[in-house]
Amino acid sequence: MRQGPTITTIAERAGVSIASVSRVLNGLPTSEATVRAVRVAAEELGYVPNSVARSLKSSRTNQVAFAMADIGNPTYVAMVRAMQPVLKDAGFRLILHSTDADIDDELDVLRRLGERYADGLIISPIRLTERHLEAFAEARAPVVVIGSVPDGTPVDNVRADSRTGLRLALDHLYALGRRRIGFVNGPLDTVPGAARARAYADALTELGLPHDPALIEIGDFYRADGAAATRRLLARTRPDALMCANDLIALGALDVLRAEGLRVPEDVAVVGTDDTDLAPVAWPTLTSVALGSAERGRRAAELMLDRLADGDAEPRVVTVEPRLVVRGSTKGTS
Amino acid sequence: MRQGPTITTIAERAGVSIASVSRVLNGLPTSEATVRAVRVAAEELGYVPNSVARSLKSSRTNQVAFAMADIGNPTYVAMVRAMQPVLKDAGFRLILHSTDADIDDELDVLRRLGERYADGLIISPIRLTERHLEAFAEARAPVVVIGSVPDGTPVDNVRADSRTGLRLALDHLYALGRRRIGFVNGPLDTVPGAARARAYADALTELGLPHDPALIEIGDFYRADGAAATRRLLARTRPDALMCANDLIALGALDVLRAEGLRVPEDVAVVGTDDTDLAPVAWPTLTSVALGSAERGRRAAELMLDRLADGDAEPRVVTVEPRLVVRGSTKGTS
DNA sequence: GGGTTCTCCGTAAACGTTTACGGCTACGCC
DNA sequence: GGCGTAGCCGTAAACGTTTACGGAGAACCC
Repeated sequence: MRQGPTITTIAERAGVSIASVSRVLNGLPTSEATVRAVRVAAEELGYVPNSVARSLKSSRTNQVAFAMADIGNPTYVAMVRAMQPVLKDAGFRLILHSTDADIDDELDVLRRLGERYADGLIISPIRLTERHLEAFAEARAPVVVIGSVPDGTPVDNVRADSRTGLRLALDHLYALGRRRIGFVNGPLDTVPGAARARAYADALTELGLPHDPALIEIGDFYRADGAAATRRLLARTRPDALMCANDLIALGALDVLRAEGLRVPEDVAVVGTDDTDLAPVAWPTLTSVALGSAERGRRAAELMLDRLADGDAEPRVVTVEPRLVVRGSTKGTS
Repeated sequence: MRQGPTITTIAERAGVSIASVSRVLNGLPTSEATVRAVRVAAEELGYVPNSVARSLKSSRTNQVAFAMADIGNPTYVAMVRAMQPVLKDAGFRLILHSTDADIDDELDVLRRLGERYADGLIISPIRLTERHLEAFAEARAPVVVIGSVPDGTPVDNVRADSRTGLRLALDHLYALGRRRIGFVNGPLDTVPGAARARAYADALTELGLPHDPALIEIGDFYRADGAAATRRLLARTRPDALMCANDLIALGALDVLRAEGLRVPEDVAVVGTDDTDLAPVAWPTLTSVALGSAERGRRAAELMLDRLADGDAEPRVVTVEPRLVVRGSTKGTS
């Protein structure tokens, strides 16, 4: 772990100035002899440039940060996985922030951007407050938000289309003859919870189905919460299908339906959301609305790269198309 | 995105020198008046210290890197998830490298450590070559390896105990009356593949069971490969249990067994390895050997922090205890 | 031979911090 | 009053790069 050589060390050994060393290493025009001398010296010393010093001079860190609630959540895993190669190919490192959906923690990440440890931040806030919007406006580096922000917010934005997604799911259930389609949602003060509540209501309207509050239940976005919410819902009414706001909720619903002796999909069809890796593993395999997590991650990374290349471009909004992946929980017995 | 204020800006506004500003901001003894003036100026300007400049001076980045094959793999997700809070609490950021199990890529990450963009590297190589060992020895910053390295390698090391883990699984199967216990492994030139092959053989010996090569099959560590390997195995012999080298392989095995009309666990019991989030979701729920991914991640982060605090301590080896999580694929019908 | 132009290179400043060093002031003491 | 000491603070150097600037020398042309 010895102190590594610097361009000064190389300069001495090669008998040239540090400016020449820098020029050679950066491929600027230099005489053959100098190039050779520097190359040899650098090789012999095992020189590796110090990225911190370079960053200080260039005010570029070649790092991009991604902040999300919980890296254990398959949706975020899919995003990270998709971002990684895009950033890596462009020579950027990826910094991960898990915020536990803590608003102060998220705001802290935004504020810390001022420390310039990263060139930009991709953030996927689960709740979106006034303070977030202020922080976006004041951010000291480009921000890309995954999840809808109000028009006019000065950030690039990647959106899922919950509306179309839920519409696809409900159309599918309707086509299968289901008419009492329940909805197990996450908290309404979250970005996805709010979006999906609206989307569900709109879809019912468009299908000409009645709005029955008894068919709606809310829990958190985890399996146990989904199970509890489903239990509450079943205690008061009897749906012939359950739309769930994410796959974990859907797994909880499957648990409860099975425990109650209800067959899936014969008695109750179940649809999840996000189409995570869990969906094809569940039993029955889970029909799920793919909101394009990977795609959203990829696009967010691309928006960030574009922004870093041209800081003055207009903020862009990208919407990712949803897709319905039909599996055993609504159709057949796979 | 205006240029942020620096200590020079503050110094001018407060009418003091930059040294005084620095002293105040770092809590070094200073007169009341100066402290107040600087605090006020910093507050008014919305000053945020530049971490790059600080790093250059202190040669500390407060960043730790983690390199693994694929962030999509649940084992690594568990590790990252466990590392994150440990590092965060100590004031370190986490940098993620996905190497796609590409050896050159891994070595590149090790070499790049010389750029000093991170204070240390946690790496979980899936294969371990001579060149890795050389690179560990030459690394310009502390390295913690997850996965066994030969004794004497100058790095801190966190190990899983495949041997005990497989022993637990085979004891369990043996106690259930299974005697023809097949093994679907991953590639033998990988660290886990090799370790588990040895562990399986040892466990058979200790149980006094015959070594039947027909019961062993090798594929890659993914669901489809596990399915293919299981198909090959079933084509030539008939086991009453299948030990699988990870959960994805086990899922593939379940797929094939179901397709062949074999009941799990009545006809063939199945055990996975790693106890990922997929295990409790599968059908039947999957008995799995938990090798403590989260625990390994946490311990690796702790070793790194210790090492950064005291660079001269002896390299340490930590072994994480395995645990068998019994579920429906070996017992009962949950 | 003197001017012009070009190529190559070295000097030095700059990026934003931290910190060693020494100067200044005020105070206490003999 | 002179001296020593303590407290506070400013100057400047340093971290390892990149890069503007200008000087030295060669080559070329008239």
